[in-house]
Amino acid sequence: MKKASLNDIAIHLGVSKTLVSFVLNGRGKEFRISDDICQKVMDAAKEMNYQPNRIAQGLRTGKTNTIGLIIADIANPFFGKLGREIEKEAALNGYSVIFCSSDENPEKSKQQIAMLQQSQVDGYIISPPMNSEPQIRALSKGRTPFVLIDRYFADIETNYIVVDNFDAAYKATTHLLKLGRKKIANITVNLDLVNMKARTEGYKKALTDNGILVDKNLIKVLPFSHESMDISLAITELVGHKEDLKADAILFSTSKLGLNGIECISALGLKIPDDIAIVSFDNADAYKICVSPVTVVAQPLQEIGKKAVNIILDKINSPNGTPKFQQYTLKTEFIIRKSCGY
Amino acid sequence: MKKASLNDIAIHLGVSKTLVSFVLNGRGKEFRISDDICQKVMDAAKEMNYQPNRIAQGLRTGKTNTIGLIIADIANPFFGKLGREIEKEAALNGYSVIFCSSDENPEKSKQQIAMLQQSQVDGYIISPPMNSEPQIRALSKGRTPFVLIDRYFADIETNYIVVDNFDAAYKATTHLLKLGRKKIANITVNLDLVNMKARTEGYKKALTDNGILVDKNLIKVLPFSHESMDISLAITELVGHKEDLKADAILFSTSKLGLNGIECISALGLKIPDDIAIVSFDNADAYKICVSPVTVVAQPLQEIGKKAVNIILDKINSPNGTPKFQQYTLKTEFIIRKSCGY
DNA sequence: CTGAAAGCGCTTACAG
DNA sequence: CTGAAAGCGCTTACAG
Repeated sequence: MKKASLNDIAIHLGVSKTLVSFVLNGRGKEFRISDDICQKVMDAAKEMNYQPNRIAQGLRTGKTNTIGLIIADIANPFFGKLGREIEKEAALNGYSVIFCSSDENPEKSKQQIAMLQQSQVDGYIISPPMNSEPQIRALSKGRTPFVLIDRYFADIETNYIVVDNFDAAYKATTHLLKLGRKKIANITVNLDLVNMKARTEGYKKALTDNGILVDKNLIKVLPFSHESMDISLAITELVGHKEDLKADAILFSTSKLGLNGIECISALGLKIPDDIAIVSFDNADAYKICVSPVTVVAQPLQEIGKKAVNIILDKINSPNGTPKFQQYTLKTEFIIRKSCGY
Repeated sequence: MKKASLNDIAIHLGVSKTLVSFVLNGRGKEFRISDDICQKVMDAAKEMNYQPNRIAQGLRTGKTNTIGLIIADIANPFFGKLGREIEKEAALNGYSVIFCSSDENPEKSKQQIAMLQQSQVDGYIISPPMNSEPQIRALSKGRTPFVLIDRYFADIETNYIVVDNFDAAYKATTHLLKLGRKKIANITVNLDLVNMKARTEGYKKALTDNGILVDKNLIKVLPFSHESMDISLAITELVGHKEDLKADAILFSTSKLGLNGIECISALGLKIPDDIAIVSFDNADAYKICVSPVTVVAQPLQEIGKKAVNIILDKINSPNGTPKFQQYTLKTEFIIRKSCGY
């Protein structure tokens, strides 16, 4: 069964494709095409199972109704959930989305941006990896709108949506302090990312505000493509000797770190929260059913997804609208579970 | 900065766009275009940051280098990981993928298929919801290749990749029996899906093969859009009274069920595996750090993803190749952890 | 009210 | 070796 085109319908009905196009785009009334003909066209379209060729429409109109999404890894539940929200909001507006996982690798994201560009996407939603400034700067020279999520670059003016990482880390650390923890560690990944940096800064500020000196040995910065091994090592250094724990609490800056970390902690025979208290960024499902359910900083994923899509739509519909850039710093939610001893 | 087209380069260089097209498609040698001109064209393309318009190419060639993927929910880690493998394999072959989450809703998948059709995807990878037979049947009337994953319809001849669910459930149940469990329950979702049905069948067969009567009260079938409430209820019915446990083990047919189930079990104050043993399908990350790490049936996600993409590519490249349909039933891996008492 | 025609950016027979 | 031309399937000024 071959696909039917506009022209096939036109020929079948003995009218012009102009007319068919008008009717099928719901502009029949506008051009005062008789109800009779309108009906005939619509019937024929249905009968021939006409599916408009979006690619031809795209070439002609310059709009593809497609959004490109670049995140670190769709298999990471944080990005999976976020991706889902973006897909949902896009679909509500008739847009589809092309998913790309960059693995935090700027080479990959660069290639993915090029590919999306070639695909003529109408907009991009990007969680930019480290060292991808040049790509983002190049993008902002173009006409296609984009919004950065999860992180942004302070020295490039763009649309962005992030959360208040500093504040969240500050509160999480303060929570631990209030519960009497003194030797609070922070395990994080490469600090060149503004969001990660803010988390550690918030952690430090909470300590100093409470008269505690920041101990560099308690801050473990892992490479981005960390393996369980790296985390094992970090944890062992922090809590290796039960008799002489260097740390009595850990703030994990990502859930990937936290989940691996908890596995190590359990393996070492340490009890959460008795021996060591835990707080983590991101509300992974696993945290709910952990040995002791984990207190977390939850991000408003639905809001981020919705806003991201709507910023793109705004810009598509009024490219020169005000404000020139939309920038949001959203609040996080602090969910207290058992892992800190309340 | 406006995008440069083939024609822009041609004009800039004072040659025809035919020539530019040949060179840029690496067919310069083939048409014996002088190295000198080739170089000039390539330099100009780079200088003008030429990006081929894939949409125009698509319209002309009938190939979009895009695959459409329909799964239940990209936020579900099982599908997230699978989606990632598919994305990876597709990218290796120069294809991008449009992700669609159907929520197991045939209305949605129908609409998504139509949308992908209109987008002129070169192939589909689909995890078809219940009651989507008509859509799949319609698809097989068309010329675009597709492969079903995770499930298939016995009465429609298609490409598919599934796992041996019967065998996996049989082994999991046998494992529990060997460890002395007698009252093994199965919590699953709507049985109209062939994969879910096979899991319960394997479970039943293992029981009867070991001389145990199947007790219908021990099989809980939840609606597809189940909530924690439903699971709570099911669990309570099975293990509600500690003095008189109806079940001493549970086989969960999906990890979503299992994760929620474990939460309930913990809430009821029951110990795993002492009071109740647990086995689950799908190797969710959370299962590794559970109160007691969960014994699981793991699916070969990478293999599924790779095969799915390659079946599509095969069919694109030789539409009439043999075999007419590629059908795989892959083996699962049984990973023994603490939740059954070994 | 309706149709002929141009054109979006490519690729590819065809001609020379 | 290189170019003029057709055409993929649409939309949309323009003309009548």
